[in-house]
Amino acid sequence: MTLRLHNSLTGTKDVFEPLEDSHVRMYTCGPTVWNFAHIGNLRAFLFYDLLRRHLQVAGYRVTHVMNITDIDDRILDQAMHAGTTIAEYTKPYAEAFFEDMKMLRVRPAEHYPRATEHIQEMIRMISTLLERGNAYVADGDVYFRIASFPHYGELSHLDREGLRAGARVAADKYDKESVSDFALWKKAQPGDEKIGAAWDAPFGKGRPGWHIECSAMSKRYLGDTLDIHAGGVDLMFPHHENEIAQSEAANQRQLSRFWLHSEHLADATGEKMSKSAGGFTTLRDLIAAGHDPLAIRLFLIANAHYRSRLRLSEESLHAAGEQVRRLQDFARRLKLPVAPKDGGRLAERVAEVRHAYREALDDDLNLPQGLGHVFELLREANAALDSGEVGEAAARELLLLMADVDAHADVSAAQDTTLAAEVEQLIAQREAARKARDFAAADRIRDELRDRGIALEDSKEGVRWRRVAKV
RNA sequence: GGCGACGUAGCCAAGUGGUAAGGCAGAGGUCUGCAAAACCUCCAUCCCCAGUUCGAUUCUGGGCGUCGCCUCCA
Repeated sequence: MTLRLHNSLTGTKDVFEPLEDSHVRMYTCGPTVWNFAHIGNLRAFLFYDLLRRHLQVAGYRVTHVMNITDIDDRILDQAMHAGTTIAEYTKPYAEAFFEDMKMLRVRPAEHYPRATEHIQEMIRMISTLLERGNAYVADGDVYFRIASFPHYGELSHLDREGLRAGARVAADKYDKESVSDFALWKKAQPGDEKIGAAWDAPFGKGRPGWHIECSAMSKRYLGDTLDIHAGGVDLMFPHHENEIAQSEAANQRQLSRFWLHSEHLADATGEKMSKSAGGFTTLRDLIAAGHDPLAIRLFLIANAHYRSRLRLSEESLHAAGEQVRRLQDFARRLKLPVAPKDGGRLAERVAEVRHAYREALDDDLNLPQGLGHVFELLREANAALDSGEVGEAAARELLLLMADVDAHADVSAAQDTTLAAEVEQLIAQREAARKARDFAAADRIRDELRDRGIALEDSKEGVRWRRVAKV
């Protein structure tokens, strides 16, 4: 089993091996907590989760660091308007982020460093860059001197000429040597201190630029060279390019061996969802609209490969919801008593599918393909269950397969097993009515439960129920 | 203008130089008191044109279309 990952640095799928045996150090760009995360943001975070989970499946210990950006221009503006401090302003959004992660069953990272708690590390790195001549002070701001870093642009494959042609005119506001030089430190403006957004530094009171936090915090928690750095495609330039320039100029070491980028989520019109363009959807919106968080989870990680654009639609969310239901129903069937012995060669087939599933995931995390194999087998296995041909050996293999799937998808584990006593009573009443062949009464009870969001299914093994969307 | 990606059934989507996984939706059927679930059957020649090849959806070139990045951005 060889894990291959698409590396933006080389533009190809490369065999992944960590620097340190069996231990992966991974840094992923987290949320800027100036607002609720929209589900395009969440797609990226779920991509990190898929990556992390698969690295663990592949046998690695993972140290995952995900930053919380709690200072940037938008936060400053908002806090200023709200008449509060940036710490107070960002608090509820940071909390909402963790709630979202929990609802979507994202496995927590080892560290969630916040930018405002690592100002000293940033100041140290900026000082190093100044000493080395990679940075300069201009009117209280500190800029990175791109001319001092010949490799600039190699990740995003943008050359200096292209940058110059595309650069917006910023010279009116800043006193930079070159228009593409970027800020490491921004001089404090009136009012910044009052909202808790100004820090003392050898080069003057101010606040960090956007990019330096990732360089400083990844070094602090993971060292000079990471195995993997991941983010959304829109971060490739300038953010990741700038991180590379800062870190490699300061540390004289490669920042990351693998760079992974996830594609955008598009809205219903097919265009990238973005906060500034207005009209974005949050997890809360989708849940309020009746979507199961697990359906949203599966949609985001499995409806399309992570490097393909994904379009948000009711239909796709519904399809994902049906897939979740099928996986859950199947997992539940497996818990029932099995047949005395196996018929056919199902156990072998399951072993084949387990292998194919693993290979798909090893091939740059191709979960959509892996699940394709699984659903194909699900049909065969359900048929075998229907005809009582699933014995212990096949059932054992099937449970292993479902565990394989849950290692990534994590949607099939039965949830919500407690029923209110009243509902249990209604089910019992209906059973009594059915025995007495009073089907009118039985159907009345079933309809009533359906209205309350509980669907009943009569099977050979007894009555099953599950939660469904209320009508 | 520069760089790049994509275009597969009603919708979503995987994929390969040798006649297209899977899911949703739809139609018919088995089972069921009825339903639901499950299962069975049906439903595509892969944007267009040219080229390479014994053979291309898969490679090359051109065209059309959609989208992304070019310092707010997951």
